[in-house]
Amino acid sequence: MSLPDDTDELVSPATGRPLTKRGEATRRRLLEAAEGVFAEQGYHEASIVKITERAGIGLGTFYLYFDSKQSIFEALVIDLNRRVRHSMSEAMEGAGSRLEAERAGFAGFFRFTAEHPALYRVVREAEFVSPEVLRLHYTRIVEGYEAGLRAAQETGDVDRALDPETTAWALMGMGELIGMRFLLWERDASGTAPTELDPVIFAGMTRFIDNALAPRDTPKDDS
Amino acid sequence: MSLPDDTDELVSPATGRPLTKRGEATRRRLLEAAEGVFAEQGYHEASIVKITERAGIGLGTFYLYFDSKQSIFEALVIDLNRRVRHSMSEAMEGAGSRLEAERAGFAGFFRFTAEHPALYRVVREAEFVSPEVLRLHYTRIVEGYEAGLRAAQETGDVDRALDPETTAWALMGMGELIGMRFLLWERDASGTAPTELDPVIFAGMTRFIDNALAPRDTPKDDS
Amino acid sequence: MSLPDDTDELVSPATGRPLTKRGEATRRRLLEAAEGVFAEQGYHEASIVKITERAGIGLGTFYLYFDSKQSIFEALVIDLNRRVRHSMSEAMEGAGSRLEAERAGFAGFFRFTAEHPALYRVVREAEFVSPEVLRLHYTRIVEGYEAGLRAAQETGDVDRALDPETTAWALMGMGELIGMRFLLWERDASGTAPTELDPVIFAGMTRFIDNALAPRDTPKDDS
Amino acid sequence: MSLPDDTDELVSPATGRPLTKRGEATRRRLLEAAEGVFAEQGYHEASIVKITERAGIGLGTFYLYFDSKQSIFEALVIDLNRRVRHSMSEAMEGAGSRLEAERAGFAGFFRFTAEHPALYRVVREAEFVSPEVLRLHYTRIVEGYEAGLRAAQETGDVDRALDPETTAWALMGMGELIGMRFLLWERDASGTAPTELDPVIFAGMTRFIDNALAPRDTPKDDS
DNA sequence: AATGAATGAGTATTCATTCAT
DNA sequence: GATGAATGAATACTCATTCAT
Repeated sequence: MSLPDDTDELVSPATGRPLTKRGEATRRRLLEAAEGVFAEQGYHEASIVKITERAGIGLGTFYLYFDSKQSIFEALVIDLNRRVRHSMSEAMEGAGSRLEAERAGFAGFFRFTAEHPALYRVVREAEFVSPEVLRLHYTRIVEGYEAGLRAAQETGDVDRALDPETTAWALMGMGELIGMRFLLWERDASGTAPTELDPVIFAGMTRFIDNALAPRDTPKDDS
Repeated sequence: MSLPDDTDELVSPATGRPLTKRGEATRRRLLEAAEGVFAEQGYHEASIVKITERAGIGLGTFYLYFDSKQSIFEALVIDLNRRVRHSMSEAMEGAGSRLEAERAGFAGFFRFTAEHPALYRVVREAEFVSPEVLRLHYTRIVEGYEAGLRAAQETGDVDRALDPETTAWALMGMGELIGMRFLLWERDASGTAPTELDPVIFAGMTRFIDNALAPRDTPKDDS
Repeated sequence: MSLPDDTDELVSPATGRPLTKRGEATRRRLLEAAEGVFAEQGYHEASIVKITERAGIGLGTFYLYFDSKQSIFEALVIDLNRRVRHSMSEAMEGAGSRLEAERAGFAGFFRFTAEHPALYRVVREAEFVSPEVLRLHYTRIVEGYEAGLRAAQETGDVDRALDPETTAWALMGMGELIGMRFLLWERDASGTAPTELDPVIFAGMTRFIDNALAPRDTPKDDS
Repeated sequence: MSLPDDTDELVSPATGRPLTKRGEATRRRLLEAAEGVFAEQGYHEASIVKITERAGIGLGTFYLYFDSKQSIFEALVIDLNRRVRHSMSEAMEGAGSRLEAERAGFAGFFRFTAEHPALYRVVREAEFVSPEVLRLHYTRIVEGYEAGLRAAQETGDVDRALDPETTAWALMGMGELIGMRFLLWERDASGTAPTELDPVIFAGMTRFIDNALAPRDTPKDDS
């Protein structure tokens, strides 16, 4: 599998040469246009012309920067993934405790979701467009959760009876659906774009997570 | 919005007349074929010809039973939704306690997921095909969770500080991603189809849920 | 290699079913339209729309009868090849002597060439479109010549010192360039379409062939 | 018609100024690259980028030397034509008799063909690219044959009953197909490049030509 | 002179849907 | 009721050519 990697030096797929400053700018404009078009119309309704028109460049130019429609889709998922993880770790910096960090991380996630609805829409369509990149996306985020959970279990901040991997996926799923329901659907319903999760919902979610993770005095047996 | 409803009497979109016994059988064969084709190829790669071929009927006949490709897609989501909820309530019957019922419900959900991968794949693509039906699907399941949670809070089996709606969506998301990760991805990776969630994973998830829902002696304040 | 064969039963490439009477008619209209378009514009300038428009059918219908542009091209070459060979053997029937038959065959060839300029143009472009079918075309005609030459050598009507294979290819090349020069170029120059080779030219060519094939009293040594 | 002529002084189509020494070298490298690319891929598959890459120069530079893709194609045909004629007359020098000269000329033709497969491939595609240059190519070679034939008829070395023009085209066609069949196809089949015609084939061809051209004691009547 | 990034016209092919049989 | 031949709108991608540097 040779997925576009976010650490590779950027090169033109046509010539294989590294991108100039101006080239990088054009590439970024294409990605931004693609984020918008994919988010609004979905992968299949989106067309290269729509993307290039929104980016304000010629149709043919697209192919100087991306191999194909699928290729820009994958690049976009990887880009959004990098940015959401960045947003999350930024939010977690300076948190006092493990739990605070966890909450802050979620807040960062939701903030990014609110500002980049494409993250959801694009990812949920990715199953049939590029399964590899879909898995990469989820796995990278989940690995972050998992590492945090293991560390917190060591320090006793998190229930040692929890399976870190399962728990990480559970948290990921929770975040995804809560974001979808209370950010994106609200956006659609109200016509305005909420920039943050409703505090009541956020509090409810926090209570849920705190409960789930907190160490129990008498570990339950779940046989 | 005029979504196909699962309680309406079935009629031919062409003639408007109610379906005969034989007609209902043909319609069901179409739905089953569609479940397979959509699950394997996704909505956009699927074609009416592929569906009718798998159903063993003529191409033109399709339009005696469904208005359009989107229409059978919506009917399929609604059908799967009805069946997964049935599977869940069936599993919950005879459970001794609230918590047992909860676990049983999840087990039913996962069993259905394992047997009907279309449920995931179809639903996750539905965002751009038919947002209405997508929301209907999630909402119906979540409403079931929510009702259960409210009742359990009354009896004190579930932490009264949890917000039932938020919690219900959290559980839904959890189930979705755990099913995706540990049933569908395993299926793809191993080539064989697991019929049940790995017990370790299931236990981990149960612990997580039990933790999250159980009443706390000293209700936490999460302000 | 799986070239379309002129003896296969005709089937729809889409469904694999044999063609109905009406289907065969449509297929023939497509081939005739393709003959015209390819001859006038060449393979690359020709487009499927131009062909279907000339045939008076819908664009999509094309693909019920042919897999691709290349596929109708190959079918056309094979069809023309079959017909030119038919035209030649028909012309040779009833010839009194070997030499008369030979002359008559060439006359048939030129008559067909004059009426079907596509034969030249299409074949000469075939090198890069479908080398296989190009070779098939030449080989089939040449094999006919070669068989005739061998037989005539047995009866002593043709110089036994000639190599039948080489001679057959020489005759093929001769016919091709003479036809090109004195039928097709004249057609282009005069704007009218000659239906037969100028008698002077035909006579010159006959003399050339007669000389070349006639048995020599004292076989030359060409070392 | 303003075909590039092989006697014109070479000028840059961009500036109209005559080419410098260095310019002429670049132009020749382009022509050589074009010969290779056209021969391997055909006119339509060939692209300016491929040609300039093989020539090792920048894409834009191409247009300093040629007006268009068609223009370099025409220049190439004219160049190859000049060189094949040169190869033929060189081979004929020092031949003892008319017939020896004829044979030597053909040998020169085949040697060039074997070394420059582009000659065939390019010419046979030229019909729709540039009919003018195609005709020029054939006519120039044929005129050489024709002049030789007329002279040989005067001296009695060649049958006076033959029409020189027809005969010349017949010889041209012969040479073309024999070269195609026994040089180029062999090359493709064996993967190795024969540099000369198989002696058996060459002998067979010589016998054929000798027969065809030799004066007859009793001139045949071809009515 | 030399370059190569940018352009957009042009086209093969797919597939949901219709309708005559 | 059932069928499947016919339709044409819609779109990703290529490449000759231009022109600013």
